[in-house]
Amino acid sequence: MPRHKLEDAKPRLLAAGLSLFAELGIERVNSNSIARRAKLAVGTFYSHFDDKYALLQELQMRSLDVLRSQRLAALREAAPDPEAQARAVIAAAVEFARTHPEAYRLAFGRERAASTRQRSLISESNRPTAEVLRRLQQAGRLDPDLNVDLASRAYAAAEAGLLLWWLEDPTRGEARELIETLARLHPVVACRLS
Amino acid sequence: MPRHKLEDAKPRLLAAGLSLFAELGIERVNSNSIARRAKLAVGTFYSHFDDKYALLQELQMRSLDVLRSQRLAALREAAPDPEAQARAVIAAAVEFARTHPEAYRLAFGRERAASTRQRSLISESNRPTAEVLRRLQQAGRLDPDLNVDLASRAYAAAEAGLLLWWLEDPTRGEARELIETLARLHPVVACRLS
Amino acid sequence: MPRHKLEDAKPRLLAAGLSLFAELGIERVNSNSIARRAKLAVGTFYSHFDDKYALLQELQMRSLDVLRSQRLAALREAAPDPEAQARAVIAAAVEFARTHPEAYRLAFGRERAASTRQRSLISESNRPTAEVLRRLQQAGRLDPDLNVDLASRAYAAAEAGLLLWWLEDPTRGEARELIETLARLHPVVACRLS
Amino acid sequence: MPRHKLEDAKPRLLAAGLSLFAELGIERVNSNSIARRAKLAVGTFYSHFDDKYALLQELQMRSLDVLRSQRLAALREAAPDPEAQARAVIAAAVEFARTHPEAYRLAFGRERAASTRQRSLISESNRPTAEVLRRLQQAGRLDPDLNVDLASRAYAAAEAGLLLWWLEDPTRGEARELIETLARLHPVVACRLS
DNA sequence: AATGAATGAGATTTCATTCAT
DNA sequence: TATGAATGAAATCTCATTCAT
Repeated sequence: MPRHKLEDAKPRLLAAGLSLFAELGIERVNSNSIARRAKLAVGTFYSHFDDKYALLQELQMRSLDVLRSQRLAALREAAPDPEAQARAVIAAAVEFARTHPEAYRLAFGRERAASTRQRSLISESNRPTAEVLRRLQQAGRLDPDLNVDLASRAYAAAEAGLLLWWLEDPTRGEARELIETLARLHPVVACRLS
Repeated sequence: MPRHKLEDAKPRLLAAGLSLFAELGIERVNSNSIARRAKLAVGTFYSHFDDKYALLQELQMRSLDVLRSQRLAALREAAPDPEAQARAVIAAAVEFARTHPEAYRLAFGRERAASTRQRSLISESNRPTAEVLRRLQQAGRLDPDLNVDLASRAYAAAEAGLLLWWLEDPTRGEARELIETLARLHPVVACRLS
Repeated sequence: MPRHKLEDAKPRLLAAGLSLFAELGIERVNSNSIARRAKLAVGTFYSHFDDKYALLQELQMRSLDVLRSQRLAALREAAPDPEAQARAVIAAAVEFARTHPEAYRLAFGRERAASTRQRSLISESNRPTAEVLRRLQQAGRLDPDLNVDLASRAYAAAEAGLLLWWLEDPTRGEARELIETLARLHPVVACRLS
Repeated sequence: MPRHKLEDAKPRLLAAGLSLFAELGIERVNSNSIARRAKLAVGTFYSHFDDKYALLQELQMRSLDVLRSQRLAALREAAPDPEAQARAVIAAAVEFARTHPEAYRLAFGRERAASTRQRSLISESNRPTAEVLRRLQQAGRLDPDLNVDLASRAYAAAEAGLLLWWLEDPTRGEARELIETLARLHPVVACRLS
C-alpha cells in the first residue's frame, strides 16, 4: 500500500541520511532509522539503495561534484596568476565547508563507505593540484627538487584537516584567516622560486 | 578452567587487537575475534578491557607516548636552530610511521574510540608545535600576522595525512623526500621572516 | 524473511510468556525461549517488548484489570451490606484465582518486573478496601482505634498469601472454606462494632 | 597463598551476602561481588558455599532460628492466656523485624533459594500456630467450623506481608499499632468463641 | 513502487566455576 | 585453605534484509 508520492522518496532518504550520518557517524546509524527520519518504510530505503554505504557514497559524490564545480567557477573568475588562482580555489573550499558543513564532514571526514575499496576522496580532489604543480615546475617557476605528488597530497590533507577541525568550532578562526593560513602552506606559494 | 600463565594475557590482547584493527578496522572486528587471535577466551578480553574501544584507546595512547618520546629524543640531539629542530621532529615521526605502521595508522587514521568524545589525537600531538611557533613569533622571527593555532593545526593534518597515505604504499616516496616535503610546509619554514 | 500472519504475534508472545513464567519463574526464562514457544523469532519478541520484564509487567497489568473488573461486577450484584459486599469481593478473587491460576500467581507471586521500582501489586489492589474501611469508620460502624491502612494491607497480604498457597495444591481446601476463612479475617468483619 | 586469618572467612561471607541480597535481590548479586565485599577471593567463597543459593539458605535458616527462639522466649514470659500469648508472639516478630530488617526481608521476602524446592519459610514458621489453634478448637474455645490450616496460613501471610510492607517505610505505623492490627486478625482473637 | 512486521545470524556481555599457585 | 586470572556457555539485544500485502 503505497502511501507517499513517488517523486520525493530518494531526496528525502538522502537528506535523512545526511543529517543522521553527521549526527552519529555511519556505524551508529542504521537503515531503519534513516527510513524513520525520512518518514518512509524501511522497504522503501532498500528499493533506492543497496545499503547505508551506498547512500553514503552517493552523498559523498554529490558533495564532491558541487565542491568541484564551485572550485572551477572560482578559478574562471580569478586572475591568471598561479598564486591568485590557488587562493581563489582555497576560498571556494572554505566557502563550501562553511555553507555545507555536514556535506563537507561527510566527504572529507573519517566516514568511509566501508566495504568499498573506494579511492580516498581527498586523493580524488587532489589530482588537479598535482597537475598544476607539475606544469609550474616544468615552466621553471617551482622548486625542481619538489616531489609534486607528495606536496600536493600533503597540502590536500592540510586543507581537509584544517577545515574539519574548524567546523567543529567555527570560532576557531575567521574565513579570511583560514584562507590566509592555507595559502601560505600551498605548494604554489610555499615552494615558488624567487 | 584457567589454562594460561598469568603474565601475558593483556599484552597478547593488545597485540591481537593491533593487528586485527589494522587489517579490518574497528567496526569489522569484534571482541570474540580479538580473543580468538590472542588464543584466549572471550571472558579474558572483558576482564582486561571494558570493550573493544577501550583496547583501541589504550593502543592509541601507547603509540602516542612512544611517538612523543621519540620526538623528544630527536629534539634533544638536534642543533639549537628552529628549522633544524623542526626537521628532526619530522624525521622522528617519519621513522616512527615507517617502523610502526600499524600503530601509526591506528593513532592517526580514521579509527576512533567511538562514543568517546575523545580529543583528536592529532590535536593532542599538535600542542608543542603551537607553543614553539608562538615563541618564535614573539621573538620576531615569524610572520606576526600568522594565526599560530590554525597554522600548527594545518601542518599537523598535513603530516598525518601524508604519512597515512604513504603507508598505504611506501613506494610513493622515500623517507628523505617525505621529510623534505613536510619541512617546506612546516610553518617554521614556510612562514619564517627573511 | 517474514513468515507469519501479522495479527497474532503479540498475543502469542503473551501466552508463551505466561506459561513459561508460571512453569519456571522469570529468572529461569529467557527471551529466546519465549520466542521459541511462541514459534516466532527472537527479534519478533524485541519488536513487541523491551525485555522479558516488560512482558511480565503487561501480563500482570492485564491480570489485575480482569480481577478488578470481576470484583466490581461482584460488588454490583451484592446486597448493600458491607459484610455481604466483602464476601462477594472475596469470592470473586477466589474464583479468579481458581480459573486463572497462572495469571494470579504471576500478579501476586514473587515475580517482580525487577529493576522497576514498581508499586507492589498487592498495594495496588488494596486501595479500594482501605477506602471502604475509612468510610465505615467515619460512620461509626468500625472500631475507631483501628489503623485502617495497616489493617487493609494486612488483609490483602492474607488474601494473596492464602490463595497462592492454595493454588500450589487445591486439595488444601474448598473454595467455600477459603471464602469463609478470609471473610473472618477481613477487617470489615473482624473489626466491626457490635 | 592464603592471605586472611582462617577463622573469619565464613562469617564475613555471610555478612557480605546479607547486605548485598538486601540491597539488590539474589538475582542481581553474584558470587564474585559477595567475595569482593567480604574482601576475600572468589575461590574462598566456593570453599565455604556451593553457590549463592546455599549462602542465602544459610542466612534464612539462621534468621528463622533466631526468630523462633525469640518467639519461644516471649511465650515463656507471657500470661497463660491464649490471647496474651498470641500477642506476645506477634510482638516478638515485630521486634525481630525492627531490629533485623535485612534478615527478616531475606527470610520472608520474595527471595527463594531458587533451584531448591524448599518448603516455604512462612509455612515453616506457621506450624506452631496451627497446633495451638487445633488445641483450642478441641477445647471448645474456637469456632468449630474453622479450617485451622487455612486460617493459620492466612494469618501467617498477613503477618509477613504487613511487616515486609512496613519495613519498606517504617513511618507507616508504630510497633504498637502493628501488634494491635495483627492481633485483631489472629485466628485466636478473630475466631474465638464468646 | 511502497509498506513494515517478521526474521535470525551475530555481536556484546555476564558470571558461575575451575585450578595452578 | 586461600587466591584470583582465566574460562566459555549462555543470555541479551541489534539490525540488515526479506516478502506478503
